[in-house]
Amino acid sequence: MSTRLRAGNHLDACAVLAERFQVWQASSFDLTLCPVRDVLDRVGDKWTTLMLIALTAGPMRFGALRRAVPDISKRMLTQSLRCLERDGMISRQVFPTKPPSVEYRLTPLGQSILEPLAQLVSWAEARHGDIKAARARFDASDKAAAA
Amino acid sequence: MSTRLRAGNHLDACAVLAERFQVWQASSFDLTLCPVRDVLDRVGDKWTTLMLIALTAGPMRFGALRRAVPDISKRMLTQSLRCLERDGMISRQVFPTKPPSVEYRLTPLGQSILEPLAQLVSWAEARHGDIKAARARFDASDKAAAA
DNA sequence: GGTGCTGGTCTAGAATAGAGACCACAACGG
DNA sequence: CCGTTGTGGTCTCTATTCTAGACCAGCACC
Repeated sequence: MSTRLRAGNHLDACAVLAERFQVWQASSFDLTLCPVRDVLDRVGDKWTTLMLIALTAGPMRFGALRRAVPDISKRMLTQSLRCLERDGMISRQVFPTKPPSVEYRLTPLGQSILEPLAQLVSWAEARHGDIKAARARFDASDKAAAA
Repeated sequence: MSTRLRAGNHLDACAVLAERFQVWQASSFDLTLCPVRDVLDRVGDKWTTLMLIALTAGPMRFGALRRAVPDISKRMLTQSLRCLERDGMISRQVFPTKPPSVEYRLTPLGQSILEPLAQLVSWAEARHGDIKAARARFDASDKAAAA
């Protein structure tokens, strides 16, 4: 299994990341060798993560996804889905009904990312207050400095 | 502590994400209520994650960060640093030397994200091969379909 | 025969990222 | 005395990317 780290073991996390960074740096951040920039770019892709999470509840059709994530444009929805499909995270199945319907579902690979993703979401929920507070502080002192 | 999940417990991850998604959906993805879109957007921001990881090794100055991440432009470096500072993930300290030097370091909040981030990096490293393979398959069948 | 539903594509306009010039200031070199 | 170097940025201009929305084919329903 990939994740050997226990919750709370911050030193391990730090060591792992520092070491990986050295390796990437040594290879000049070659994209084929740097999973962060190759993989995590998509994680923050604004839509892809949201769709993976939406699909945790089960397979969904194009229109259902569109309704589930209200403010996504069709174009970006298609693009995000294609991207996830290409990366093997979701599979696309067309049913020959009239009009044809298309169903998207998580693959095992797509399901396997849910776990680290859930950790990150938990972190985000736990620390969101801190972040908003930090922002408020920053904006306040920023405004004070500008005045 | 935020992360209650153990490695390998995929069902828990799934349940948590599905539940969170319901909540966000119910609130129409209000940004102040949806940590994923508020926090994880930055995680995938191409540069911010990389800088957090770079700073795991210790405090760094502007120029050092620039050298550590070779293909970032000054503009984006400044922007990313400001963003991280505003969110309370890093702190900025100016030394009154001539010319003044500026040192960036992780705050406790910034350090706390390293742990879930390391999990994601571990996942990425472990599955990067699978993803590349999936891409190759997709591109091959795509090309075949186009021909 | 109009209207709606399916899953998209295409095209313009807006927002954003990137490359690089520029800046002030002091030390250092010649 | 005057140009060069190094500091941490900002500014501008261009290139890419996102978004909104019109459009499409095909069939069912009325």
